[in-house]
Amino acid sequence: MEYREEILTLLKAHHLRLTKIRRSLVDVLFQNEAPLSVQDILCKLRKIQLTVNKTTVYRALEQLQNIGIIGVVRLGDRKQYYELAFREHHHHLICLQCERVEDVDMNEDRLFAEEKKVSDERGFTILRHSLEFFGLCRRCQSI
Amino acid sequence: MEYREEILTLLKAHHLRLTKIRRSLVDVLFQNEAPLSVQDILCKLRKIQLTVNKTTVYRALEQLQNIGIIGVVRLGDRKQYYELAFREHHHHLICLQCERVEDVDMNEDRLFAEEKKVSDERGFTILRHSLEFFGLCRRCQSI
DNA sequence: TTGACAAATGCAACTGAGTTGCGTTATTAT
DNA sequence: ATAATAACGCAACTCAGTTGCATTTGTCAA
Repeated sequence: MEYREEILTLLKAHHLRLTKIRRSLVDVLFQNEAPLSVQDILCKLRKIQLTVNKTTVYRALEQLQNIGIIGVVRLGDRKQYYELAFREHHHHLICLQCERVEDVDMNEDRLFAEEKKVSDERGFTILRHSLEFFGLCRRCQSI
Repeated sequence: MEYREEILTLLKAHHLRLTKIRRSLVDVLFQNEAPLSVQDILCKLRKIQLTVNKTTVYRALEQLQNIGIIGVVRLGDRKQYYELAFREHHHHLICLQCERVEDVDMNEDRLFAEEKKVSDERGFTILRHSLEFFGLCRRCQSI
């Protein structure tokens, strides 16, 4: 798998070690297109016979974040969710019933125009934005 | 103040009592255009000689939410923020340096178009969205 | 006006996500 | 192989928010 090589290179460049846990952590994020919480990650690791301490996961996630391998998302509840950063910038559809999360791409021209306007008019420099949609997924609507 | 009458009517209609705490709570939210956390609210109440228990505030906020007087916002940290709901739908600029929050209005046509598209193409019905901008406010940029 | 009933409040103890300090284990470079 | 250092696990902590229960307060009907 090619992405593994890339990650290995990035880790080495930052004097970080590629341990079994980190490797598996990235695999788990890679295999799930939806963003995962730390609890999700711990469960998925346990399923492949890797019982890991949550502190370890939090620290690993922070490091991977720092070097740009993963990104954090907030989906409206109290938790943080993590996903691989090499994916294109996108937004999320969150089902209020079953909590399932889907990715969604959209044209952001209007958003960028707004960011420029705010920057020009108020002197507030926008570095990033978060846009999440909440509603009912197909499955939950038909119940 | 006219809005107080409206709130009184709404509370009565829902068999809720207009207590000193609730009245002051609404006043506090009314006097602050930026959304407030529970800690913010407790501080502001203490400043007007009202030492209230946090549980009381949480419960009052939930009730006022249920009857549509206030709304909840998430601004990227772990807390929930509350603001009066009669304000028009708007978004927030959050300064990553000083954490100050400004309101911002924008044309949402593009967003609504996107919501319709998602609904048509994927059968996901969007009920609401949250859009927050993160960056540096004027003051923090010049530091 | 008063008294009964329901709503509101306060308190203490709890939950759940995330963090910190520190001693132990594993990886890497020499 | 081994010393240096990064990674890990554990226990104890923080902080936002919640719950159960006893006490107080507001409301409405008699």
